[in-house]
Amino acid sequence: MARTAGSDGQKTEAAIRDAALNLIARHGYEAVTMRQLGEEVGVQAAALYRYFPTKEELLFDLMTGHMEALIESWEEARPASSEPADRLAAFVVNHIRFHVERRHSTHVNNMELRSLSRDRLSAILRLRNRYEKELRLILREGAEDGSFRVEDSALTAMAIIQMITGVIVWFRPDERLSVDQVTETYLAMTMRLVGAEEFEEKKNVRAGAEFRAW
Amino acid sequence: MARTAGSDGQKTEAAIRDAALNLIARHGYEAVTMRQLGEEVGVQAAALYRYFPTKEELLFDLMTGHMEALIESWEEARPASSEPADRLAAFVVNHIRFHVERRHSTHVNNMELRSLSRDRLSAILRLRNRYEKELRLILREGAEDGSFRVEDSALTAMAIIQMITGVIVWFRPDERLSVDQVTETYLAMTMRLVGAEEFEEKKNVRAGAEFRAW
DNA sequence: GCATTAATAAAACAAGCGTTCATTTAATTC
DNA sequence: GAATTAAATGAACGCTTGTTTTATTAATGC
Repeated sequence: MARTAGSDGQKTEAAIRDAALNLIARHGYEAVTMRQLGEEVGVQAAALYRYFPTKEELLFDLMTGHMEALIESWEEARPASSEPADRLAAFVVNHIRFHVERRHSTHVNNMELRSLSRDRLSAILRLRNRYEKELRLILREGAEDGSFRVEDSALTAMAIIQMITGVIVWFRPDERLSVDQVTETYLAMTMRLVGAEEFEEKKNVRAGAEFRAW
Repeated sequence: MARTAGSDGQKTEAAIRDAALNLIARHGYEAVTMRQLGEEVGVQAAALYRYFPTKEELLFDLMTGHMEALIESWEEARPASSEPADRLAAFVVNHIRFHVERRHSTHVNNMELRSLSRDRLSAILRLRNRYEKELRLILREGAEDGSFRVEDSALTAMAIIQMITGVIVWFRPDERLSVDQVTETYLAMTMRLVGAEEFEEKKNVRAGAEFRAW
């Protein structure tokens, strides 16, 4: 046998990415074999090499795609407001939504940096830094204009990112907590963490009695 | 050759644990080979099997050791005070100190859960839960007696743990930030996060002018 | 100082790894 | 409808993996 009926390169490539994210997120990059990945896609291992030259290149492709999508998602979500509190709120909400929607991809990006070669690693770190810079800027400006209380904007940025990315480690939407509820709570915690004390009350005024402490 | 001059089982075993933590933290469990580990210890790969029956058992031993040491460290650090704010502060300080002192061990415990078999995994998760329960209790009691503002104690516990464990991902003591400074800042952020507003002022009163916003 | 035990080396095991290659079949083009 | 291109197969390559076996040496107990 060789080419199979109904086969389509574009679909296969997408299926490879999808299966790779699933498998790597669950078992780790090193533990996933090309044969295993091929089986998940429904293809021989050799066929994978039509689409990705090496296993590591596939990993790099997945991670780059994730970071670029994250940056793009923030560029679209970034609010018109110049108020630090509004911008921070938008950042947190967008970040959580993005990562909850892409658990596998996020796991891969957080866990598999060490499997990249030096050059590819620093390419990913550059993208990361570009994203994190956005948060540091918000924090710095909020600290300067007095709306936030922040000891060290770089440190606080890391703390916030760890906290809000950590959602995907434990959270699964269930009967007790929905994505919106979790997002709302993380937002409130973040605002208190940076000492933006009036934020919630102002929001409550705007939104009427909609906010409830469940 | 066979037994080498000056060889000592206890020293070898400790050296294996040490080398394994280092290698696994840096390259990941799957990527580390028994031959590589043997070389790091200064011993043939086969000699490792005198001390650990399988590679996975070695991993499990490392992870169990880490969790038991963490639980023990908290039992010793737990303060006499019944004030939720004091207990939370002690928890955060102890947690950060412990994890900064054991970066490698922490990395292994955070990253390699997926390499454990079902039974061994749930044994580690039981230890984890025992530890996290301590934080949840502090938060619940603080929320009940009005000293904290916490929307959901389980969720907040996870958020805090993600945040304060995340220190080890980015932090290296340097000329800009010392361990104590970082700990102090994380503590302040945690206290604001749970809405323990008076904590810092009270502490300042106790400690005089020692606290400074650097 | 002899027997025993602990610690290791060295070699071998079967299985599995990422990757390459020649080939075959399906779809597309003209 | 023949020629071309795209997509995939199946076998093989050389190497590495975790682990086992066997043999040998050093330390220990009496």
